[in-house]
Amino acid sequence: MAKAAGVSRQTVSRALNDLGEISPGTRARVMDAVAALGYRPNMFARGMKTRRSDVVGLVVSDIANPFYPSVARGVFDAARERGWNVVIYNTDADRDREAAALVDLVDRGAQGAVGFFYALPEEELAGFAASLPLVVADRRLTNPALSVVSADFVGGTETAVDYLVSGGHREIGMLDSGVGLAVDERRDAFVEAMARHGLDASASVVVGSPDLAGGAAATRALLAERPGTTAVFGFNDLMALGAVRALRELGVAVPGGCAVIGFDDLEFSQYADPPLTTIHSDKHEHGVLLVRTLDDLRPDGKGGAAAPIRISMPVRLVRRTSA
Amino acid sequence: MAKAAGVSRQTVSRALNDLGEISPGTRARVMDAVAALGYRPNMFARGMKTRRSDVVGLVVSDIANPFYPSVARGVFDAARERGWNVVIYNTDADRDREAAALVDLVDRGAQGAVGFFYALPEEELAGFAASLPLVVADRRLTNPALSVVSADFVGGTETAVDYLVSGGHREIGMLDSGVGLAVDERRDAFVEAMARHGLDASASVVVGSPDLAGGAAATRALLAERPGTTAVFGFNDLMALGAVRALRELGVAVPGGCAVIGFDDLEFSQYADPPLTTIHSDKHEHGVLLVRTLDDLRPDGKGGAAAPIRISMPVRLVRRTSA
DNA sequence: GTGAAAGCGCTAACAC
DNA sequence: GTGTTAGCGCTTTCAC
Repeated sequence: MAKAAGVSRQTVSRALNDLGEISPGTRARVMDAVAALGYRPNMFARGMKTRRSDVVGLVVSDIANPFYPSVARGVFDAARERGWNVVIYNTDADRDREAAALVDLVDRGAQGAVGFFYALPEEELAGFAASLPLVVADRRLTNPALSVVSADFVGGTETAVDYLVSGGHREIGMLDSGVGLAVDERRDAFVEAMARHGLDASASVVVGSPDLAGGAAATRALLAERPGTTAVFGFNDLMALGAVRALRELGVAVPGGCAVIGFDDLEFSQYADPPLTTIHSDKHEHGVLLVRTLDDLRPDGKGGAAAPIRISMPVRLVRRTSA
Repeated sequence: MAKAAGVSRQTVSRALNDLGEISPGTRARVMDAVAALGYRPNMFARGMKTRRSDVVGLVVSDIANPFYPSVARGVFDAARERGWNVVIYNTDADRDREAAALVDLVDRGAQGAVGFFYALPEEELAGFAASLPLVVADRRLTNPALSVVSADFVGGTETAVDYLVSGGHREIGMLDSGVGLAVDERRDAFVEAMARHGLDASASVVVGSPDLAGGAAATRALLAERPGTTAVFGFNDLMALGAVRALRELGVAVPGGCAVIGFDDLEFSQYADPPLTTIHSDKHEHGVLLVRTLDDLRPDGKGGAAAPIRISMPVRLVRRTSA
């Protein structure tokens, strides 16, 4: 026991946990002893009483998709400021795994959970939000118990479509992500943006996995069905890059024969051939905001049932040469 | 208590932990009750006795560097097979943070730690290996208490140099990573490989941060010092890509004016302009092997002091058009 | 094959 | 401002 070293017993506890009722001198003495003996409080015993641990959960569908590491970096940086460790859950957008991640996090007494949930229905998420602070990323939610931090996909989609249309394109296709059930949000944004220009794009949306291969496959499907397509808008940069690849294999030049525009602006996209025109979002800031929003949830007691926080992060067009 | 549901008390414990001394019937009844009541064992209480938790730690220097997520994906997949969660530590190659990660992991009673340690000296790593199963990635280590799974950097470097030399290059520069203290390993491999061709490259190695910007900066420095350079070998694909960018800004064509070759073969590298010639390694498998090696460490009791495991993963040249 | 008792190392509540 | 007591929910002996 550190008791032997200093003088007291769980005065140590008082010192370590910064409870007011302790004299500066005693506290200093304890801290010295702690440092000298290399004492480490047992996190299990502590958790047993407090039912909390200094951990925050980050839920993503595929850590190998470079989009997520970028926001993860923001989550790490923000977590570090708070003295939290971060446990990451890779769900592959599977409903059970998304749920399992959340269950584990409440078991752990985590400080909160943030992440991308593509499969869990809104009501279930709301249920979890009652057990721990939860902030959902990139999803349109209506349940008042849920807080969200999303890139402005609707605005970004409008920007992309406007840009393409202003470039003379009318036969524009969209490569949508086929994972989870959140699909419609983005598809709707696209169809809507097209409708503003008097264009009916409801039949020009084709889905695929949100990665390079999925983008390529979706592009082939799109062109087979609508050979007149002169521009494609990707759900993300990965799909857009896959489109470029597929287009070339089909013998169509980019952007000459068909323009391509992405979403996210991965660091790499500017190095692509051709450099990808895309909708930029600040991924690091997204991660930071996700955990910062956790702070705002806490004071209320539980999951912010009172006033859900809904943050929309601005995005902007980055013109390069693919469109 | 689940006791009320079933019949007994910590017969529940026996059932849950699969201890032999229990009748199949009782066990089934308990499991049913557990499922019905949605009972979740308290991990803190359990950890208090066992001093273990089903967690594995992954230590990386920068999760936003796309190399790490690729191996992380392998770590996740392997961890999932074992029912482990993974907590990731982002160290920025800082010695204290590398140590803090390991300290936290032993506090947590983690099943093990794997990762990239660039700053912690070998002896300190060995110290930690006595407290938990530890597998170090991509580093040449001599301490018998330490196990390692590394991509074959020496072999890959030879391959790259041989390839460049066979292409007629003699003035070859290397862009080395400036993080951590493991620098010399790779630099040495390069100088050595060059020496085999009778080339003295000791003055052609320039360091930078192991990312796009670092590669660009290092390249500018290299060319300023050795204008005759006709080929550069990057520590990783990121630096190589940065080199391509810098070269172009300097008005030198790639590979016409200067060839570039990378290391790792990130998924993106084939989409780069020009597609990057590089040394390929199986990053997913690297992650899988890292945690699999943890299994091999466990039986021995502690950190495998008896027989250190040293795995070298094969790499191969992928010819594209940058070199 | 199953129950009973002890104790892991903390923090909270209360006495001093 | 500091010491004492109790108990968090498990797993581990040890009886039976």
